[in-house]
Amino acid sequence: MNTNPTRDLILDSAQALAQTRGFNGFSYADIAAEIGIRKASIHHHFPTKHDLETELLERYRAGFIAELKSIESSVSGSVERLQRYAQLYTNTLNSHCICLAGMMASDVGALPEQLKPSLVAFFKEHVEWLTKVMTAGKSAGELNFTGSAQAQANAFLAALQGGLLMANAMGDEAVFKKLKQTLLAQLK
Amino acid sequence: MNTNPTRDLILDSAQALAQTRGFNGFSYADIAAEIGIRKASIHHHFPTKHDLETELLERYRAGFIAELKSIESSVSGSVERLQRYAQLYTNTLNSHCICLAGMMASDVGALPEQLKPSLVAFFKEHVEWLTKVMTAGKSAGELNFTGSAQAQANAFLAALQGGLLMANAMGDEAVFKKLKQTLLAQLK
DNA sequence: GTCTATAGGTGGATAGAC
DNA sequence: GTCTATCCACCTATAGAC
Repeated sequence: MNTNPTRDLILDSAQALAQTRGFNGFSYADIAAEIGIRKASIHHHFPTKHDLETELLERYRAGFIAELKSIESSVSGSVERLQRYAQLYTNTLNSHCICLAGMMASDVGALPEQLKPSLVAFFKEHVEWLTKVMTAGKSAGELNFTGSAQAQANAFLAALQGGLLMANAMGDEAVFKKLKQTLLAQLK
Repeated sequence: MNTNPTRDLILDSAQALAQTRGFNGFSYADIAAEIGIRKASIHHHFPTKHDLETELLERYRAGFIAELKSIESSVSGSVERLQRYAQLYTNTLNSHCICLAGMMASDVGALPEQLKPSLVAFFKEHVEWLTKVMTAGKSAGELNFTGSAQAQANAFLAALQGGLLMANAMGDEAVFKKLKQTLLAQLK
């Protein structure tokens, strides 16, 4: 794993910019100004912007998978796991931005082809994980829903992604908080 | 109402580009190439890009409001009204793009300040309309849910927006179709 | 690994002829 | 109302000194 400090600073800055201004809303100049180096130095770490964007999504995906594992090892109840999952999005909202994958999904028509498989994989991984939680929760009698676990997982993820979008645009965190409660209440 | 033909061509082209590539993913050059005029001619109709973007959202909002009225006058059942509402998003998905308001919401950090009130208004108008449908549907015994009608309206809209995002990114219309079924089934 | 300098292209926008 | 021509700022990217 590459742990170069400057490289990480670049990725951190780029991620924050991408999540707030959009896939085409930031430049090497923005990153350079934010972390106090020159544009050319960024090109040393990421020759092209596509390289940077690809790494950005890969890192984001990997980070989320680590979070999912962390949830699994720290809480065992299905309701608690869903709450913890939703909490990850609240953290994003608190930074006044949306999910990086949601952002890239919104600009999919401008995305380099090489990036699309990772984006699709991101959503599939999350639906898969949520499906497992839904299935286990129903078996244990902790969750109650009709239809397939996968359909519930899809609906849950879609609502969180869309809710993040709306709450962030409206500058209203309460909207998202209430949404989380509504979604969980529907599963009881 | 301004019905200049060239002006409308510009708006149509700009909207399609904005909905597929993102708020910062298209230029006057793209529009000019698509409709066969020069960049300078576009500036005659929309002096600045902010003017164009503002008009784009206003037109989109007005168009949606007209659709909502059309739904009200053509079907009276709450379930049918929600189905027709969801169908509007399916039409968007069929054009391989997401909701213009969802797109602008995703790039809210790059949005000109003057545009934000219209964006917030868009979501509020939709939640308000959906809340009316939810309320009426519950009173009539057509819909069944716990919690407030407004919370249900918010969750319904959020799921459609997020579902559109995911289905479009994954290039999988079936995901969205199933989502619509799941959402409606939850309300019965 | 970071810098200066610069290339080559495109962004939005304007002036003025027709 | 559309055009040609042009401006300047900014974009990604590269070459080469330190």
